[in-house]
Amino acid sequence: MAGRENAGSRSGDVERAILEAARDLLAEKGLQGLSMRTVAERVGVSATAIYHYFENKEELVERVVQQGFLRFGEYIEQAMRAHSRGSLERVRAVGEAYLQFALENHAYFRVLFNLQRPHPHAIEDLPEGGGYGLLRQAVVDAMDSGAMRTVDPDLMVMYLWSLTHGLLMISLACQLEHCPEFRATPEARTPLEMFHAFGPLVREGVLGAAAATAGAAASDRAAGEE
Amino acid sequence: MAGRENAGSRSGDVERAILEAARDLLAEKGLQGLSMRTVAERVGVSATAIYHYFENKEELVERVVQQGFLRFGEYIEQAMRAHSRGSLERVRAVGEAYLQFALENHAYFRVLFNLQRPHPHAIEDLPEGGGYGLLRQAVVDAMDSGAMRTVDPDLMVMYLWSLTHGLLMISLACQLEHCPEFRATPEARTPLEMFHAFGPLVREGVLGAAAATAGAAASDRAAGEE
DNA sequence: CAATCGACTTAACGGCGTTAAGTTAACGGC
DNA sequence: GCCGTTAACTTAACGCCGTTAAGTCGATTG
Repeated sequence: MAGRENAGSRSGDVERAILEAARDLLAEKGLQGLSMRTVAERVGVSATAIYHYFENKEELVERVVQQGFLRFGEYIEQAMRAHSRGSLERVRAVGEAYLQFALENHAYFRVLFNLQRPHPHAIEDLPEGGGYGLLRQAVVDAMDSGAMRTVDPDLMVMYLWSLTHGLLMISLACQLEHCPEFRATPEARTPLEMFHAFGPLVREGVLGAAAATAGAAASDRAAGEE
Repeated sequence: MAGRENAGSRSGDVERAILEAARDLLAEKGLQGLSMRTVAERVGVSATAIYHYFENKEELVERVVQQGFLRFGEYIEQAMRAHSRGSLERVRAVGEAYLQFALENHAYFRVLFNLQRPHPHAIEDLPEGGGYGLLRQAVVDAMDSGAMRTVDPDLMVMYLWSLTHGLLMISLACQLEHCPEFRATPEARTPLEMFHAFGPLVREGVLGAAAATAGAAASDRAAGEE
């Protein structure tokens, strides 16, 4: 069998050890720091041994990310359960959980939404379609209950996803620190605080609840000026 | 002087040729396809010659991206000029121009918002702060004119930026094609169509213009249920 | 007991960014 | 007119990378 120095090695043990080492390296050093040789060194095998378990580096990383997202659906479902079905709060909780999970497990998101690779891992292969299905259900429920205006649910989901994902991407691109944007607004400095501060704008719009019709008319007038 | 085969080479010519070759390669093959050796081959010099003009690959790429963003501010300002100051349409036009420019020049955005590199190029070093200043001014004007509710301008800018940037990132991650999300909603298939479809949600909120106060009350009730 | 096969190993290839050292042509001062 | 300096390169090489080829070796099986 395999293990020489590692006495208690059973079948599948090496594969799991490779995945764990790759996971740790990804979290510690990022995708650049995850090389076949460094992974192999941690496990205690040669670099080429990895190719007995994974076709190439891409598949290894894909498996690591896939495993990292196993808790994702569960995480979001748990956040949803804290609020009643059909409530706006449940919809908001999905976005908050998305952001929170992504910030805590940002190494996986950095790989998944890496803009460099030619062939992206299928984002849709994730459990629950990357949370899309869960968010969509919460949105449909909220529309049915009257807590949310009735529009195309997929449009609403894309709107909410874009907003949350955009905030996430900006946060990750700015390395979660030293980003002057996040100091610009006195309250709401962290991504999560900012997400909460978006609340009134999302619910009532940029026109504002009271001035909704008046504001729309004013903007129409202003548009026709020039 | 430098050029042997290239007869008409003047001072600064090689540097410009390197930047152009790097720019073309970035657009054609992406960051992975841009190697010092391939750039050098296109220019007709050795790879190490590049190090006489740029400290390393990072600086070369940074310069390429910087040059690519020279037209960015101009592009956005032009889109703004088509709408009157203080109008919501002008604010919307900034977002639309951001999205449009990013999709047409996505190679630069893929580098700038690459989540892998350890030390990000300063996004703020871009002209106009990456459009942040322009958007902010349009937002302040819209608030002053009453076309937009008055809140912390930076909060409003982050909200609008996050929404647009998120849509952009999802579009780029899905490679602008074969992304099932973009087929989910029948009308609005392209990123720009989707951006326009967001309009009512952004202006009037997810509660809806008419049901604003009623919807808010309903959501509060629903939140307290569980 | 021999053949097979899984689970590895070492050696090597080509490509990468980068450094070191050498070459060559132009230029400025004496 | 020569000479040291310097800019603008060159070739060679280093160490890292992902990956492939070929070999080893113990356990399993006919």
